Parts: sequence; C-alpha cells; structure tokens
Amino acid sequence: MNLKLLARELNLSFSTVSKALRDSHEISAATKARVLAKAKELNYQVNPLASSFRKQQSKTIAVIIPEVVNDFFGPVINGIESIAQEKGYHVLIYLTHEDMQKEQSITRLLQNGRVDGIMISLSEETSDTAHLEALQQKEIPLVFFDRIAEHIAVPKVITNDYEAALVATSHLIKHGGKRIAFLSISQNLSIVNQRMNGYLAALEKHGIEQDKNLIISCGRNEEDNLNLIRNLLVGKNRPDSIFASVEKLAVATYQVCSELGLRIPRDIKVITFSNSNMVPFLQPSLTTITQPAYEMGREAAAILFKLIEKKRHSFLPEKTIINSILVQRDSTRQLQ
Amino acid sequence: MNLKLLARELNLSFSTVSKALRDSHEISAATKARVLAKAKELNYQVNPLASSFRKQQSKTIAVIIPEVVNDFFGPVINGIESIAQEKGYHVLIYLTHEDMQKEQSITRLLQNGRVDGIMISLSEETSDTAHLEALQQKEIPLVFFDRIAEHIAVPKVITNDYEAALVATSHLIKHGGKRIAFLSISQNLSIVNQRMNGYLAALEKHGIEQDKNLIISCGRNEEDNLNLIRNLLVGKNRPDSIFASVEKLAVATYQVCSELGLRIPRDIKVITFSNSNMVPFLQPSLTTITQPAYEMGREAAAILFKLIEKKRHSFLPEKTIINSILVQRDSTRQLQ
DNA sequence: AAAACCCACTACAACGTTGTAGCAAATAAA
DNA sequence: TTTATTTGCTACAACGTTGTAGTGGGTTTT
Repeated sequence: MNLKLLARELNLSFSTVSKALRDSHEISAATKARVLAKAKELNYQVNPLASSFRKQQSKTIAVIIPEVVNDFFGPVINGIESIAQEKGYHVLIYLTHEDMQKEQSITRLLQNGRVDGIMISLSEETSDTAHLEALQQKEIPLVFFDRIAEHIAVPKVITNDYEAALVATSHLIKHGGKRIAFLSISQNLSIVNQRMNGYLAALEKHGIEQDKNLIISCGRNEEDNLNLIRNLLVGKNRPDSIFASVEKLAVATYQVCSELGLRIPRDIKVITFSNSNMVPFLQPSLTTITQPAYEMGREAAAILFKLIEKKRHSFLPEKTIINSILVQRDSTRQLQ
Repeated sequence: MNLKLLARELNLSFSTVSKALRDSHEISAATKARVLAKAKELNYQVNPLASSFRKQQSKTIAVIIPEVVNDFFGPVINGIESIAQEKGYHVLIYLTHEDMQKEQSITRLLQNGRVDGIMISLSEETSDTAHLEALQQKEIPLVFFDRIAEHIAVPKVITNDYEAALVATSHLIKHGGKRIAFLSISQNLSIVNQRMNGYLAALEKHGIEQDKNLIISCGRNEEDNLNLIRNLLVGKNRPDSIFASVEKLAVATYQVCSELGLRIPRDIKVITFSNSNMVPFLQPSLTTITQPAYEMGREAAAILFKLIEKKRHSFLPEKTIINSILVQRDSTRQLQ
C-alpha cells in the first residue's frame, strides 16, 4: 500500500514511482528528483519482505559455525560482516555446537530461498555430508571455510594447516625437541588431520621415529582431556615437547604442568594453534600458530558474493589458502 | 507455484493443501495425512519469503552489538541463539564497531519489517538516541542489554554493575588497598558510569577520600591507554590497587607492571570486569567480576519473544538484573 | 506527409502464501 | 418435515513490489 500511497501523493502511477526509486532509465530526471524528494519527506522505505519475495532474493547470507565463543570464529564473523555490510547484505548466524544433527536441521531451514548463500565451517561430528550435497544440488551458493568437506566441489577457504604444523613441529625439534607429543581432537575434522600429517611429516623429515604413544586423541570432555594429558606427563618416559592441535588443549597442558610441577619451557615445551590475544600474557607466554581468521572471513565472504552475483559463470578457485604464522614466545624458548 | 503444484498432484485446491500443512481444524484428519505424506514425498517446504511477506512477520530477530570478538558478547549471542532456535526464529547479527553512525544506519535498515524484534547493546559512542526512539515509535519490539539507554522505556537486561563495582572496590580495601585507582573508558556508557559510582560509593563507605588523579579516563587507542597507565604507575605516589572497568585495561596494566618491574599483587593489586576463560592462567591469575553473559543473552531473548508474541498486552519488567560474581584469584591475594 | 522511432509514463500480471468468505452436503435441533 | 448448525472443502482477494508489455505524444527519418 505504501508505494501506492506515495504514488497517489505524487499523482503518478506506482510503477513510475517504483522505477524512479530504483533509478530506472525510463524515468526523467525531473520526475526522479520529485519522487525522491517526496519519498524522503514521507520517510518511505521499500518493504524488504515484499521486495525479497518479488525478486526471490533475500539479500541475506547464512553463516553456520560450531561456536561463537571462540577466538577463531569471532574474527571470522567480523571479516564476513565487514564484507556483507559493504555489499548491503544481512548476516544470519547459526550455531551447531559441534552437533551434526543441528547442522543438518539448520541446512534444511536454508533450502528455500531464505538466504542467497551459505558459509559453513563444519562441526567436529560431521561425518555424513548429504545435507551439504543437498544444498549444492539446489544450487545454493556455498562456501566452506576452515573446516571443510574435501570431496564436495565448492570453493573452500582454508589456512595452510599442513605446512604450519610442519613448521611448528620443526620449530620444536630445532629447540631441542626429541619426543614430541601431538594432542589431537575429533577425527572427522579435516584441519586436525592436516595438522597431524604436518606433524608426522616433520618427524620424518628430521629422522625422528613416530611413537604412537605420543599421539593423544582428546575429545570434548575437558575432564577426560586433563586425565589424558596427565597420564601422558606423569611417566618417566614423558615427552619433552607438546604440540596441541587446538588452544584449549594447550591451556589444559599448562594446567597439568602446574599441577605436576613441570616447568615450561625448561621441562616441556608447548606450542599450539591459537588466536587468543591473551596468549602473550600467559605464564610463560605461549608460542602459537595464529590463523588469519579475519582475512579468511573476508575472503570467504568475497568468494560467496561472487558466486551469488554471477551464479554459474565464473570459475572460482576451488581452494584459497591463507597462511598462518608462527609467533614464537617463551613456551618454546630454549634455555641455556 | 509450488503449493499449487502439490495441490494439483493431490487433486485438491491449494487452499486446502495450505491449511492441511498448517494443521487447520477445517481439514479432516484423513486429508491432512494424505497431504503431509505427499508433501514429504515431493520434499515440499513452504517458501519462507512468500510466507513472511504474506504474514508480515519474518521470524527473524536482529542483534546489534559493538563487537563479536569479545568474551562478553560471545556468550550473549550463544544465549540468544539458544532461545531463538527453540522458538524457531532466525538471528541476524550486526556489528557497530563502537560507531554511532553505523548503529544508526543499521537501525534504519530494520525499520520496515525485516525483523520482528531487535536486541541491542549500545556502542561506546552513542550519545544521541533518536534512532532508538524511532524504533520504539514504530512499535518494533526492542530490548536493551548490558549497554542500555536509561531514559528509553523498553525492557532492559543488565547486570548489577553498581553493586558489583562496590563489592570489587570493597574487596580491594579489605585486602589492604588505600589508594585505589579506577580505570574508566568511554563516558557515554551507562555501565561504566555505574561501575564508577559503585567504586566511589565503596570509597565513601570506607571513609577513603576520593582522589581525582586516581580516576583515569582511557579510550579506544591502546597505545594511549598504555601511556596513561604508565604515567599512573611510575610516580612515587602510585596507587596500591587498580580497578579496571574493562578487561583490556587490566591486561594493559599487567603489561605496564611487567615493564616497570612492579609485582602483582605484592606492589599492586588488580581487579577487573572480565569474562575471559584465560584469566585463571594469567600470571598471576586475575581476580575478576564475571558477568552472567550467557544468562543475560537468554533472558533478553526470552523477553523479546514475549514482546513479539503478545505485543502490547503484558507488562514486562522494565529492568531485569542478573548478578555478576566476584571470583577471587591471585592478583588481589594479600601476601603475609 | 507518411512511416518509423524515442521518450516518459501507465497498466497489469505475476511472486507463493494465507485468511476470509462462500458453498454444498451431512447432521442436528426445532 | 423444516430450519439451524456443523463439517470439509473451494474460491478468491489480498500482501507490496517488480518487470514486461503496452500507450500516446513528440521527434526524427524517408
């Protein structure tokens, strides 16, 4: 009714008004000016629901992530939002809490035009990917970031987990590490596997034999993880270095070390993937591999918008890799 | 076309199908079952754009916050999302980056039915509140949380900043504090003023005269803040305790202390508002007042949904206060 | 001067759903 | 038996916008 009302006010047909507002070439400059002025005067704004419905595009994207209380996904959202705001898009957030079923039901909600595109970082538990292939089949623009499904052919934005893990492990070796433990987490996660492979490659490269006892599979229960790490560190035969695949395992390591009276880095060196801005203030400050979270968010969003705008035309790179960087701090410092 | 298509398949009118799908009492159980079965078979889902448009409700709420890389707003979103998911609502996220203009332009986007309700935590710089009153005038359900505009009559969910600051300051005094500095931040923020008032009240209560030199107005530039804190701590006449109104100022204090060789808590005690889960691992572990972020998010969302569902009927509490808790750690421990 | 062509605007039919009004047939009340 | 009432369905008009297909009046072309 509102466009109609505005049109009546101007003694114009509402098609004319609609076109004028969208700066159509069919409308004279004079009329456009008149319409714009009146629209401003009456504080007219298009009804986004009607417009979305008519155009079958929502100007909205969905971001599906496992967690938001997280030093990685926070900056990612930041990056995504910054691009979305530039493009005039709206950002829906969905949290899976690492639960595949939730991931599935969320994707089901997004199959029918509610969003113009989807960015997703998979849950730890996602083993079956049918729900993602369903999105792909419906030709909904889709981009994976960080936690990807390797075999699905959509653009992916990741960091160089393999190389970074290789560098991190080499860093530990260079600083005297001989028995280096790897604290793993969920098996389904592409990134953790990449990191583990990087770790193994570094061992091999430096002629260190891999020791199955030094690869610890941690999980989501923090108490269990503490016990696993405690078991690892109590024996005589304990490792001299720990590579935690995620930050929370490094923090758990700190906790266990303090409990057992082990000194970092003298007794044990620690390195981890982390994006926390608190790590410089830990005691000792924690050496980290820091992922370019913000940039990954921006890049993934930029790719998604290209997909949305051109649909099938352009061939986008299947994989975009943005490098992580190692920041040395005291937890891997070699004491003389 | 899709409802129509499904109807043709069933030899029913599309109104009947629509009603059957929405479990209307006008439709017989047998027909409902038949429709539901066919809908499932053909994988029919209502078009949310069409439905939203027709019903003039988007089943979407907006959350406007200053930042997402933040240990407070993270859990808040978590809480909001958990309620929204229960209610079948979708959550749009908008970041103001503490910029009032962005806040204004975001609210302008939300005036026309794109969302059924809005939750907002104001930017540091928000002094003018016309854009918020505009929302109120359009009768868009609105809830403030944490950083509120006192004078606008909408439900507000906050924590007991005043009392918590009073308790925190008393805690410092109890542990021997005589010269207690307060590190403030933006002037516009209701919460910071509340905290400062709590601080001042505690001083008065314990007969400590307030010293203007001990109230430091910090800002958004981190370098400037470090300088301000450095200036505060270099003199002979330095404070024996610091109450940081926000976490980043406490971390800055840690940094300056380490630089100046001041030992915490021996030379200086530190307390702050913070929700970081890293504070136990700082050296020394940092005493904090922890806000019930998740609960605030849930509560604010629950109130918003009541507003949305009943519109004007029910009288909701103007202010909901959820208490923060003080967690003592080593940074305020009294050494004997 | 007739035909062709622009220009600036109007008319109108979608988009897919929902709610209201209507309408037979069956059942209940008078 | 006649008149209400209920049941189970259909018809249809919205919701506000947008894109396509006109439509006259003016200008240019032949």
